[in-house]
Amino acid sequence: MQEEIVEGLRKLGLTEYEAKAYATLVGMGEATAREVHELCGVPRTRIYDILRDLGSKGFVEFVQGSPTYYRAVEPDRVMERLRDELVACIDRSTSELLSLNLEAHGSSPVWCVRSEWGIKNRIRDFLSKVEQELIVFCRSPDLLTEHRAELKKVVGLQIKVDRKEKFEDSGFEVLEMREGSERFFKDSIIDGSRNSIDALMIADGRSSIVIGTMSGEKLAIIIKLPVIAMLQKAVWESMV
Amino acid sequence: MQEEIVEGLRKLGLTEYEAKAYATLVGMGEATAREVHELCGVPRTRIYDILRDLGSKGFVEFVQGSPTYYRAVEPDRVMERLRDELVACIDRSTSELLSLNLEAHGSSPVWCVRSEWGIKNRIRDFLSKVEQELIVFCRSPDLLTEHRAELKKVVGLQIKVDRKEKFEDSGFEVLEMREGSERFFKDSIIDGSRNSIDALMIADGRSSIVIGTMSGEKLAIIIKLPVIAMLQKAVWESMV
DNA sequence: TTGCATTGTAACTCAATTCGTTACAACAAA
DNA sequence: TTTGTTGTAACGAATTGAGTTACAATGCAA
Repeated sequence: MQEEIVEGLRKLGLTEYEAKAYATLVGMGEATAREVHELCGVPRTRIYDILRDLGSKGFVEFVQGSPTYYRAVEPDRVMERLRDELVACIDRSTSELLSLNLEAHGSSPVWCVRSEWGIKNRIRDFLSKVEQELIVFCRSPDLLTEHRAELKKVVGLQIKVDRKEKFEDSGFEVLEMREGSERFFKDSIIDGSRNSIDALMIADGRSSIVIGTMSGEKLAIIIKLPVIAMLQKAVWESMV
Repeated sequence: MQEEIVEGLRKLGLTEYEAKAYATLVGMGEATAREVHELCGVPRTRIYDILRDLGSKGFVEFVQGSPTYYRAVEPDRVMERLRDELVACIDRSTSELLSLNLEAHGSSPVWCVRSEWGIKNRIRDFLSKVEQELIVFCRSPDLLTEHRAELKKVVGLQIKVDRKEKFEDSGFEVLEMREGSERFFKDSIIDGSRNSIDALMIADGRSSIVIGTMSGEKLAIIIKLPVIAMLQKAVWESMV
């Protein structure tokens, strides 16, 4: 029994038993409840209701008899329907949400983002709004390669790094920080939790974004106060 | 609080509280935890972990403070990501399942289908395989309108119905059954459960499909035995 | 027919998740 | 000091799915 298939089907709304039974049945073509049970490990006394549920959900067909025979509906068809249903649901939700979404976005000048995806999303957004000048500090080339396309579009791009060697293959021109500047960025303990900064970007001297780990959680902080951006820029310039 | 939005978001993997909080936050733009709680009805003492979860899932951003402020990530972006993830999952599952699917399909000549969608799927399949002749009996025009496109493609199409009036607007030419023939199809009680037949189709005198309700459940039976199809055809012809 | 294994149903326990509530610590304002 | 707000932690109830037990019904072989 392939663990991945079961995992995939569970994400799409089946239970573990349903996923196992369906995947097994796809592989067997035609089978009795007992045969499915023996191959997929679902308890025999439960396989009957599971197969019945799968029937009601349109995943399997059957011939009544003694024993009753079952077979899977063609997986491409089933999956196609599933996709149509989910996409329809997403489209509906999107338009419903957008119709609620009256308020303009971004009155507060400081925002934090916690999720991995959310951070990427914000960085994309941030980079797309750079007009003239972008200053980047980072300690690993990951950020650069991850957002290569957006970064290449920026005209006034300056990148400073802690050690140049790490960035040789990145395809970007980088400057190395002055000796001693790393104290601004090295890991620090605040209130007993370890914080480390992975990257800092300043756009047009107006807004900035700090990406790092605080108390073990990845976090990005977006600051749109020119004052702060200017301060950060001053620190920055002292570093070369 | 719109019930539909919450329902939609739940289908997409959020819990009730998460869905309510997110939808509310989309409508509010920027708000404190308390404000979200007051508008969406999630208990105040729970709103904090809910918003934190939403943060980790990439649905909301926040500014720490007293009070902490929250706002929803743009719904179109969030939904787009969700769609990409689900579609990727479906595509992966489809190819994994198809790689298991060695067995040819359809050695047993009789199959039952329980789900609404499964029935439609089988009818489509059934109609697509008609070569010369298709005989249809039905008692409501729904089936005809539902599969209008496929039916129009069939050359040797004959439709018989119980009462012609019902089918005037269907766009199909129909014949009316002889008086007394309805006894073959009228609701009957077998083993204490009420069975009724909505439709019967016979393709090329080879295979047939019966659609009806048995013990309160919609059910289709596909039979690929020429004998049975012939018998059904004989009954059929006696009806005009 | 009797005995026995298989088929199928129904109910239960257990564990995880989510809902909804309670208690309380930290803090700020009056 | 009192009061109210913010935020955390934990608990009990309800629901769901996983895994088990008991048993009736069916078919089969001696």
